[in-house]
Amino acid sequence: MSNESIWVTIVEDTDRFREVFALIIDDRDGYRCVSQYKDCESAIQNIVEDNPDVILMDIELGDDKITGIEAVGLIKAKLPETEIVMLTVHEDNDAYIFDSLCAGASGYLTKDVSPDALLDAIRQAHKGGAPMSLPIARRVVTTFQQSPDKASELSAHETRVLSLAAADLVDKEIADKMDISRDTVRYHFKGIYRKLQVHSKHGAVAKAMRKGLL
Amino acid sequence: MSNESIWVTIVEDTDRFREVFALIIDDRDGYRCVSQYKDCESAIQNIVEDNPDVILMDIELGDDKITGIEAVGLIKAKLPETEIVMLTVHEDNDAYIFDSLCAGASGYLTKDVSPDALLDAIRQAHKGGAPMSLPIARRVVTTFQQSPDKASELSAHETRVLSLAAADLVDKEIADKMDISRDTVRYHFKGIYRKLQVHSKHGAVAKAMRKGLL
DNA sequence: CAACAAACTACCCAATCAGGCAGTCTAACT
DNA sequence: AGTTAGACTGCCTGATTGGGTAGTTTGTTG
Repeated sequence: MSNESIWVTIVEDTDRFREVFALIIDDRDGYRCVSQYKDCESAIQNIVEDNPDVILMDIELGDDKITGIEAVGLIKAKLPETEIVMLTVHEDNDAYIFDSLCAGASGYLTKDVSPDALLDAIRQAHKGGAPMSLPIARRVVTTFQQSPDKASELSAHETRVLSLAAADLVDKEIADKMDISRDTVRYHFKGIYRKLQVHSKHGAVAKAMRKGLL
Repeated sequence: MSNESIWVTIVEDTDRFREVFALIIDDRDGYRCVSQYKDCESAIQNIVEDNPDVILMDIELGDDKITGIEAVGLIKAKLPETEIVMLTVHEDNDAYIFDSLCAGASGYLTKDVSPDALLDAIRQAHKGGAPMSLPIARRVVTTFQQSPDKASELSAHETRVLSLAAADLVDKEIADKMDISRDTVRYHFKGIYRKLQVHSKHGAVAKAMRKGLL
């Protein structure tokens, strides 16, 4: 937490990337690379003493016992104030992005980032932002943008039936609540199953919730 | 879709903001404010002819019949290639942010943005990015970061059983996947029902997902 | 070692469920 | 008027489920 420079730690197993990033950071006033690690284990052991403001963490760490994603959670537990920015070579794996963010990372960059953009991202993360490469930011945002047929997917009755099911009611109770017959409830579920392509109430509830229908 | 300039349309009811933004945009090479609107209705009527690359849209439009959020969906339907960046004065309403993104907006800025940052955001949106003010970007990211007591509720086996159920599997299939007997699956469900206080798979899946356990 | 809790397996029973088939009723479109 | 589509109800069958009870194995603790 220096007043003058942003302290940065790099965790990256590829020598070339690590050295280049360190040079970029140390070369510029206001930034200081306080430590570098080639693997998560040694990083986790020493990171508290380094006390960096921002950590650049490779997401695909070679033959480590733990991945960069798991390391995020461990480090965040020790240094909750430290911002972690993930680095990746390929931007093609959605699961990586979201697992990292869920684990506590604040940003996500591809390694082809320019020096200026890298430093800008470090500054943004330190200031409370969420620096992301363009395609990654877009990917994150699009997860909020469901398929256009969202609302037209289920009818009003189907939605109500399903949301009552999600409230742990059985068919008879749903029927009473909606003032329709038990068989009509079953009829609606058949429609729900067809539209959501599932074969059970639990599958339907899960899929509907994931799609934002409930 | 100009090769030279990014065409921008502004939808904003406050005269001062609208004029300032237009000046900023027209003053700089590479940006052109092709139209301005004070309300959603007139914007929606004319926007197709304007055919802007990027729209800056106020989110709190005064006494309009529709809000800026609804307008996003309508405009996106007409101009799917156009990027929409929301403008807001207060950054404190999570629902606005997520509703806008869900409706199809690509970015989200507070109105106290600097001229350079505004132009940068327009360029980013046009290039496929997702420009967001620092606190807003952080808010979006934190929605991916669930509460810390997430895993403590259910055992590892229970969580796995439940997540397989959420994938629409029946007990026998879950048992095969986990290499345990069908009755053991049922045993785990009993534990899940007790802990979540439900009496059905669909109730359990819904409650677990709402709690962020899945 | 004894006691204990847990994870696991098994079986019973009544209720519910999923899927298929059939029929009614109403509103909309031709 | 005839056709069509959708919402609704009913029933049948076999399978699954929820709840209960009980025995085994395993590891842990005193």
